[in-house]
Amino acid sequence: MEWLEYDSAACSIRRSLDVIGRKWTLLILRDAFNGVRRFDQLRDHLGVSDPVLAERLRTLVADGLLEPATYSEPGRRARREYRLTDKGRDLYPVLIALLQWGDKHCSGPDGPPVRVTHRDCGEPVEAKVMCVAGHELTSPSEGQTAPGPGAEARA
Amino acid sequence: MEWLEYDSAACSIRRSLDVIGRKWTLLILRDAFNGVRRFDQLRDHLGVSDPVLAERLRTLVADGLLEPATYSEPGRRARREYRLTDKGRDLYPVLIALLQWGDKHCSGPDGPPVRVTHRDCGEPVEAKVMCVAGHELTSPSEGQTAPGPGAEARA
DNA sequence: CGATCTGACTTGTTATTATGAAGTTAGCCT
DNA sequence: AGGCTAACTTCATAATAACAAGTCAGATCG
Repeated sequence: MEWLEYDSAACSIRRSLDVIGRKWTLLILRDAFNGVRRFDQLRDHLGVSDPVLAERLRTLVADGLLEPATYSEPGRRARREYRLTDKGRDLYPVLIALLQWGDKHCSGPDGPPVRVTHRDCGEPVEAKVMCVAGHELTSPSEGQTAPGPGAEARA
Repeated sequence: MEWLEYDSAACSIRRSLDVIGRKWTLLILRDAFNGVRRFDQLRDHLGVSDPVLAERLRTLVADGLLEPATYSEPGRRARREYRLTDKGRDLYPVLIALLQWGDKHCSGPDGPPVRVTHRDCGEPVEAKVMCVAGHELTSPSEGQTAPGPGAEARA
């Protein structure tokens, strides 16, 4: 049980959650993936309060997941919008994995509320755990955890 | 931009986050995947406070992600431990996806602190987004979102 | 047999976050 | 000039989390 000897705070899961683990953050990003980019749309669609949305957007920009841009419709005044950066787009597997888990374990009797399909072939999309040699891990027990180069011992 | 017409609360990502989106919850599960199952070990390793840990464990059990068991070492008194259920184990892709993102975007100069490898072949493990026909989605733009059978319109 | 230890929690009390309602500001439109 | 609107602030209140201490029951020790 060597895992206990390593510092829990120096773990990529922990570090990821420090960035995206707060309430509303992932939902803002989910909407950003779906083309919702403006303050008022996000607020109305998510049902988040103004101050929290403003603060979340600020930290998402500071952390480099979103970038602000100015958006001008002709004949209307310029508005601000928030676009996903590559760093933000890299969270796609996280969102798909959450979607898949919710579909399986939190769907109502009617089935999943949202379907994500492959644009090219129309088949449903899912998050799979695979090794780089191409084997799929069907159970967590097929994975093995070991300290990496950046591991730190616990205090 | 049809997405805005659908109820944000009736989305599997939202529902998943309602279960596992609170602070410490995923970290408790991460440790459970790594064999940490007892109250005091979790508290000491995670650095979470007693009341929060007790409350999180209670709701994780209530939600069916962990199940309590009694564990007796010979010659010692019985202790309680918490084991992952199948529902909990199904979160593996979420954790791997978070690990991968953190490895890429939050690692220090030494590289990732934890490595997960395939037990059989020793190769590193990653979360991939694929369609069931076996094509890998290299960009979120290859995925297409549409309302599913359980979709609900917004108020 | 009573005292102490230990693991697994509660029960306070305080600090941090989130919510809700009401401003504020700046650009455009009439 | 006056009003509208998007994108925020500010301020008061409610919910969560953290920290410190206390409880309780089953060992084990003397």
